[in-house]
Amino acid sequence: MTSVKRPGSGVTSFDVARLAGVSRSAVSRAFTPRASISKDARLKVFDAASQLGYRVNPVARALNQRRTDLVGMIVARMDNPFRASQIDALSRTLVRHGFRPMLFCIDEGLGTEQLLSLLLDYSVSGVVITSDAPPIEICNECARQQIPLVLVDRDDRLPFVDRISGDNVKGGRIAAETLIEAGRHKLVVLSPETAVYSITTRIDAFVACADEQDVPVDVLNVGTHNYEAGRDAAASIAERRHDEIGVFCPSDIIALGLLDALRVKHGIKIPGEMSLIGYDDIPQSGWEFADMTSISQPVASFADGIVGLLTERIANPQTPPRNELLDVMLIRRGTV
Amino acid sequence: MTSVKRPGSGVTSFDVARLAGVSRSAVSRAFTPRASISKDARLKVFDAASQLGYRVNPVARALNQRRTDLVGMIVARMDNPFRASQIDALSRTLVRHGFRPMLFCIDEGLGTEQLLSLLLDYSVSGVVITSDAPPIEICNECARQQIPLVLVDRDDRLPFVDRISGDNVKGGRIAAETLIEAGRHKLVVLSPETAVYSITTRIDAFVACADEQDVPVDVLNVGTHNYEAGRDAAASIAERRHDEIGVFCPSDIIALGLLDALRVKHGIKIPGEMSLIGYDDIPQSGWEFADMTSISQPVASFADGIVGLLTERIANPQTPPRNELLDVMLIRRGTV
DNA sequence: GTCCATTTTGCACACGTGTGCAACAGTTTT
DNA sequence: AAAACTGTTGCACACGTGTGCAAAATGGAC
Repeated sequence: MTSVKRPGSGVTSFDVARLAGVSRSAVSRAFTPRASISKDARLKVFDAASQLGYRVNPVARALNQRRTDLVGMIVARMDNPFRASQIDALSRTLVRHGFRPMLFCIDEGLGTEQLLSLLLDYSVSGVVITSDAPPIEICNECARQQIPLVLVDRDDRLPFVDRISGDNVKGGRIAAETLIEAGRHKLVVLSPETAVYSITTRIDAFVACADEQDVPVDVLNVGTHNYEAGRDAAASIAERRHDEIGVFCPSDIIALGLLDALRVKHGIKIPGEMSLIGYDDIPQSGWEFADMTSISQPVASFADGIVGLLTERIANPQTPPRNELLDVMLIRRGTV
Repeated sequence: MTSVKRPGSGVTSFDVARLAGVSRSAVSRAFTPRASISKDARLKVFDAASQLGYRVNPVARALNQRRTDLVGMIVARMDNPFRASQIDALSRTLVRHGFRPMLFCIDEGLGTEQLLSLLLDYSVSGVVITSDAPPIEICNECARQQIPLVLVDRDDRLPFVDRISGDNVKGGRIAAETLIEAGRHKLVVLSPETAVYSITTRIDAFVACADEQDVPVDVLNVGTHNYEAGRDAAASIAERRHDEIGVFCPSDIIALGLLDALRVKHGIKIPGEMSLIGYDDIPQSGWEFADMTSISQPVASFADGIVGLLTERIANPQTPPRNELLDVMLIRRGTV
C-alpha cells in the first residue's frame, strides 16, 4: 500500500505529496517558479522529491500547458560545415536555456512546410528554420498558436516571424574593398544558381561597392552551392589569369572548390596571379592547402541571437517582427 | 454549441466523433493500426477528420502510452564531417520511419549520463549514442523502462544495449594490405591519445596484419582526434621520408592534417616519397588537394542499421544484445 | 480579543488520448 | 430455431500534471 517505489520513472507527484505530507498541488507548485507556496512547504517537497528521485513528467506537463520544451530545427542539408557547426552551437545553447532541440532535415516529399506542421503537432516552444521560408498560411497558423518562428539567413518578411542573419551587406563590401586594396582592378564574383537571400545580398553589396569605386565586376554563374560548383568554375576563371583578377566567392565551400582546382589543375599561383576571398570562415579555410582569406560569421552569436529572439517572443508574443543583424569580420590569410 | 472549429490545432477526437456520428473511441481506433474497427466506421472517421483538419495529438497519446515517437541522438561534437553526415542521414531515416529525432551535444556539465536521464523523462522510443558509453546504472534504468539504446562505434558490452559499428578489423587489415601491396615495407600508424574503441580496433587490426606479413610498424601517438593533431605529427613523419614509409591514419580528419602539412610545409611527394591511407572517406578526402585513398563506411548503412536495431528491440524488448557489423570498402585515390 | 489583509492550502477539474470490459450485432454451426 | 462464435461499439477509467476557486491559516493593526 504505502510501499516505496523504486527511484526513477514511475514516481509521480502523488507519491511525493504523500511522503512530504502535503497535497499534490503543493508538489506541482513547488516545481513551478513564482507559484504561491511557502518556503517551508517547498523545502519539504524538495526533500521528499530527491529522496524518491522524482522528476516532473514533461509530457504530462506539456499536455496540460499545451506547450512543450521542444524547439524544432529545420535544416536543408548538413554537408556544409558551416551549417553543421551552426546546428552544433544552436543545439548546445538551446539546452543551456532549458529547451530540447529536435532536428529535421528536409527530404524527399518532406519540405519545410510538412516538417513545420509536423512540429506544430508537438506544441513546440519555437522553430528555427535555416532551409526555406514556409508558406504564409503556415506562418499564420504558427502565429495563431503563438509558436515563435525564427528565420535564419532569409529575408522573407512574414507576419510575426523573426529573422536573423549576418551582416551580408557589410561582408560583401569588405570583400570588395579588400580585393581592391590588394590592387586587383578586375573583379569576379561567383553566383550560384540556387542562390538564397544571404548569398545574393553579399553579391549585390560586393557589386555595389565595386561600382562606387569604378572597378569592373563580372558575375559568373555557377551551379549549386557546394565544392563541386566552385571546382567546375575553375576552367572559366583560369582563362583570365593574365588579368590578375580578384575573385569573391560568397561561400567558403564554393571558394575552396575553386581555389583547389585553380591551384592543382591549372597551376595558378594565389595570391600571385590572382586573389580570392571566401565567406563563412569554415575550419577547412584555415587548413594548410587553402590558407584562405574569408569573412567570418561567428556561430556562437548566431546561436545566442536565435535563442534570444525565441525567448523574447515567448515572453511577449505580440511584438512586431524583428530583424537581427550580426557583425562579420575579415579573417586575413594568404589568398589576398 | 455545434460550431465548427477552425481547422488545425484545437480539433480533438471528440469533435471528429461528433461529426462522424460515432463514439470517441472509434476515432481513436481509426487512427490505431490493427485496432478493432469496421471498414465503414474507419472511413467515416477519416472523412470527418480530414474535413476538420484533425491530427492526433502526439503529446496526449504519449501520456497515455507512456511512450513518445521521439528518439534521442547523443553526439560529442559535430566538427568531424563524418559525424555530421552520419547525423544527417540518421535524422532523415528516423523521420521516414515515423520517429522524431532530438539532437543533444555533450557540453560543459552535461555528459552522456545527464543527457540520457534527461531523455528518459521524455519517454523516448530510443536513444542513439555516438559519444561515450553511459554508466551501467543508467543502462539498467533504460532496460527497466524498456527504452532501447544503440551504441555507435563503441564496444562496451552492456545489458540490453545494442551496438553497431563498421567492420574496423576488416578496415584496418585492408589498410595494411593496401600499403604493403604498394611496396611500402615500413609502416607507421597514428594513434590519438583520446582514442575510442573504433579507432583502437582499426589500429590493432592494422598492426596484426602487418605482423603476419613480417612488416615492421611504428605506432606514433598524436594528440586529439582532429585536423591539428595530424598536422602537428607531420614533422615527426617527415624525418622518415627516406624510408619510403606507408602511413595509416585511422581517421580522415587526422589524415588530412598530416597529408596537408607533409605536402605544404615539408614538400614531401605523396605517393612518391611515402603513401598514406585514411579512414571514413569524408567529402574533403575527395577534394583536389587531398585526393586521398581512404576506407569508406557508408553512412546510409549506419542509419538503416541503427533504425533497424531500434525497431526490432521495440518489437521484441527481451532479445539479447546484438552487435551489428557494417561492411567497409577501400576507396582508391592518389595517395597510395 | 477582534477585524481585516495577505498568504497558503487543498479540492476538483481540465488537458486529449488509448484500451479493458461488457454489451451488442451479425454470421455460422448444430 | 437455438446456440456458439466472431467482429464492433461505447462506456468509463487511466495517464501525470497545472491552476481557478474557495476555504483556511497567518500576520498585523487597533
